[in-house]
Amino acid sequence: MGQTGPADADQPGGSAVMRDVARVAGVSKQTVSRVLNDSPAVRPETRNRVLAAVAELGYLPNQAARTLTTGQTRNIGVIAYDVADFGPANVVQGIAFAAQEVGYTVSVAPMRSLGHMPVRDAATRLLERSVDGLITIAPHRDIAKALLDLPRKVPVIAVDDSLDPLVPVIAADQVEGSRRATEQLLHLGHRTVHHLAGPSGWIAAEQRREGWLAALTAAGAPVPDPLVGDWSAASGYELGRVLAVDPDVTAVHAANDQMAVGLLRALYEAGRRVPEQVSVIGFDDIPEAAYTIPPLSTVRVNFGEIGRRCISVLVEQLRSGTTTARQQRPWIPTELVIRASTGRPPATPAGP
Amino acid sequence: MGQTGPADADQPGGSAVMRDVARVAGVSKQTVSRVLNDSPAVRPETRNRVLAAVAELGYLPNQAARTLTTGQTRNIGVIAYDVADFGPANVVQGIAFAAQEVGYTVSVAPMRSLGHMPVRDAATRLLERSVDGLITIAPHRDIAKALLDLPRKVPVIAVDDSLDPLVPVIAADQVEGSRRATEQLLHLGHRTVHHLAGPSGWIAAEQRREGWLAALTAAGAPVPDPLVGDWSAASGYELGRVLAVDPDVTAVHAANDQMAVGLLRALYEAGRRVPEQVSVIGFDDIPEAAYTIPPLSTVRVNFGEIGRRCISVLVEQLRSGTTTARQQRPWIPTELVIRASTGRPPATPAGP
DNA sequence: GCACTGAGTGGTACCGGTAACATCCTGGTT
DNA sequence: AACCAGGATGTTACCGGTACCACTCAGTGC
Repeated sequence: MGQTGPADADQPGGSAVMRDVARVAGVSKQTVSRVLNDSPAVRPETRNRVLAAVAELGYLPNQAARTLTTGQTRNIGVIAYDVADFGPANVVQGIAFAAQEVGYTVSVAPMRSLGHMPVRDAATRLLERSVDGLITIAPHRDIAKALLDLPRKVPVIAVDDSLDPLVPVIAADQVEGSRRATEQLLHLGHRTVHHLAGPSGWIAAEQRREGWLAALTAAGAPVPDPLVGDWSAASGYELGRVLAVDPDVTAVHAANDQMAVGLLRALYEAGRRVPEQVSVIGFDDIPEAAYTIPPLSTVRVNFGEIGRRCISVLVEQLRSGTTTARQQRPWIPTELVIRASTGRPPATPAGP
Repeated sequence: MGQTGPADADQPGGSAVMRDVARVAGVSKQTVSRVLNDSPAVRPETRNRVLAAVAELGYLPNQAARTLTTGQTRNIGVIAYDVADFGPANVVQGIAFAAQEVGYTVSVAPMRSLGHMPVRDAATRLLERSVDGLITIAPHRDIAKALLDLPRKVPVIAVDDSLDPLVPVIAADQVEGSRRATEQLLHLGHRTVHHLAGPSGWIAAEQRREGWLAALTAAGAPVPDPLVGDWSAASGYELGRVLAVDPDVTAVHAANDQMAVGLLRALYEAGRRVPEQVSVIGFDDIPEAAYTIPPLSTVRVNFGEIGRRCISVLVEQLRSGTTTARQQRPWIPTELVIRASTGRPPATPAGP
């Protein structure tokens, strides 16, 4: 009190409470409360007096007090593994925008590692804060597993995957995305398509690999062993050096754009031209993908939409009170973006 | 009540309150409170009884109630413009990690646009939530300006810049970073260095430009007009096409890596080899920078450290109660990362 | 043996809102 | 004129913690 500096010499910005507003407006606390909650049962003139007092005092309602009585925090918790990464970051941004539109705030609890404990810790921290709902960005099986037995007292939505049938999932249709990417390469005439896969345990890695495999199988194409990276450009580069020396490789589908970036450089250094000798297609459509050498064909994921969808499903659950799990198809469609890194195979193996 | 599903049939995860714990442990509410707050004035045996009851009931303290009496939320608000972008995303992640280590949670309020209103709105939303402190990621003058007159009743920390002398700033030493990047190119023998600048009004753009200018001036090198982009690879590409046709251009410092990526492709398409004919150096060190063609020299910014520093300064302010603004040097050092995109100039203009 | 200390515990008021109910006041009916 | 409906407002009791003070009961010094 009076410690904060010169700013609270006059009231505004200080700690006016509802009682103060009531006094200034000449009404009761309860009437102030009604005005702030848009109750219709207030005379317009009274309402104006109250609003004037609110403005004069710079009054801001105390959310903690409101939460204590209503049991509603209007706050949503987000548990995420790598919030700085392109995908998760955009999902979180989508969540935050959508949340703020419906009057919710967002608390973010990042995890340092993939274990059981970090997930539980993050969830517990958020639940103590009394969030109304929880969104888990669980790109890895271990996370999804850990979410099964968290002290759940609020609705939960999972991005990418959940192992609990009661928890709705929102995710991009990654199987379909990789299937179409692979198909595209086969249509161009490639005998088969190699795969630069994501690390094991990651939902995205599994689904993209599954889509790739499905396309090959459907076309009756040979299925080469996928090379497993760790999502990084560095791993894409290292594995790319292996692929580059194999003359059978004419088309590669990388499980994400970063690995594709590393792959492009490995091919370049090995003197294998893209797309004339080798076609490459990535996944995600990171901003740089349009400006690699050559511009990278890829599968665009609408991460923002995933975030928005999470909020809309979650607030629907909060409003209805029911857990209407897994009704509608949760898959957000992806979009095949063809740039310059894909083309017809060199006219060596098969000819008319 | 009893609506949430089968999960609260047994108590755990349900809504046990402190009174329940007290009853089970055979003590008073107050003693439970003491145990949970690590008060030394509790007999070990009593403490264990209480902790057992807590575990048995799956009790989680209600943060709203605690906040109401203590006035402390242990929650920190972050106002940010483009949370999905590489820099801000990593700052936010650094903030979140550091915050959780000292027992704080983080609420994120993103802004859709740069105006005055969005900033005030975001701040107001957070202040209603009763945050103990506010961190603003204000990369643009307009944002810094808008922060001047927000209803401030908590300590504020600004990343990049603030116009209020009472608000401490945490930022990377971008002037120095660009100065050294430019110096490096001059040392290699380039007559001068061109600049691909960021858009006007952005603090980072101004500081990086300033560092570039300082290096040229100090070396007595001619100062070409900088080309102004918008941070995107697309703008780097467009402006790069202009630079590519100018035979005088032998070295370019781009204000960020994304523009540098676009520039690299423009140079490649124009047949100007990097670094044999043109040297390029970026800024930020995005993960892809090490795998462009050729690998991009750049200035590494430790965004995570910026976030951590924000928290340490903020919690220090919260603990001391004083606003010890701008004591220590707030600049986080950057690191020059030399890869393959920089080299000696072609031996055309000047000879020994 | 008595006052005294201090550790351990309990009782009560209160934080700032909202829910539920009580009360007041107006205008229209009969 | 008395009555009543219902709109506008006030009163009171909580929500679930913590601060503050009161109390009990050993062990200590005289």
